[in-house]
Amino acid sequence: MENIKLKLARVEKGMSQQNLADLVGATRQTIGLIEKGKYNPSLNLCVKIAKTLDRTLNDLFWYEDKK
Amino acid sequence: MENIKLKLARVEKGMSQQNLADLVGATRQTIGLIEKGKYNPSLNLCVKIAKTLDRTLNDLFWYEDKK
DNA sequence: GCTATATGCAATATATATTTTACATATAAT
DNA sequence: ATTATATGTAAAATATATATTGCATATAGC
Repeated sequence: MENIKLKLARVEKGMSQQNLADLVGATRQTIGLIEKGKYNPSLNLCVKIAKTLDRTLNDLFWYEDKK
Repeated sequence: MENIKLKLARVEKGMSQQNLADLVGATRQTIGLIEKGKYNPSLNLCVKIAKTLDRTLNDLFWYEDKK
């Protein structure tokens, strides 16, 4: 499923996928695929993304109803 | 650095590394290395571990002072 | 002493995240 | 019409997470 929380947080910051990718040291493809829910990113990357967007892991990657 | 929060949460549940590994579908080596801070685990594995230990991502994998 | 459990460590193999490169479409501005 | 930005997608290459197997030590109980 798509990671809508990540996409929203990025857009709220006025960043493009490329902007975020540059800041966290990844590629825009990686960011795009994470937002699309087609990647299972590493913890380190998740942490970098969260810090860059001034959010926490829970804010962006935690879903209460997840099995 | 070691992930002391994960280790504590596991021990508090009375689980061995092997127990936790079985419950999340990983090996005890993987759990041990994550606790030792020598692995950069995938988000999915982090989520499974957190759910199994009745914690959240932030509880086990988020450090406020992390860069 | 012996056995079982828990953990650490290392080498090799496998699965998969991520990069690289490329091409595509849509939109906005000039 | 053209240029630039933003995004989606895909194939191949590379990096790395994870599994597998094996051996080691320490501890607790019998």
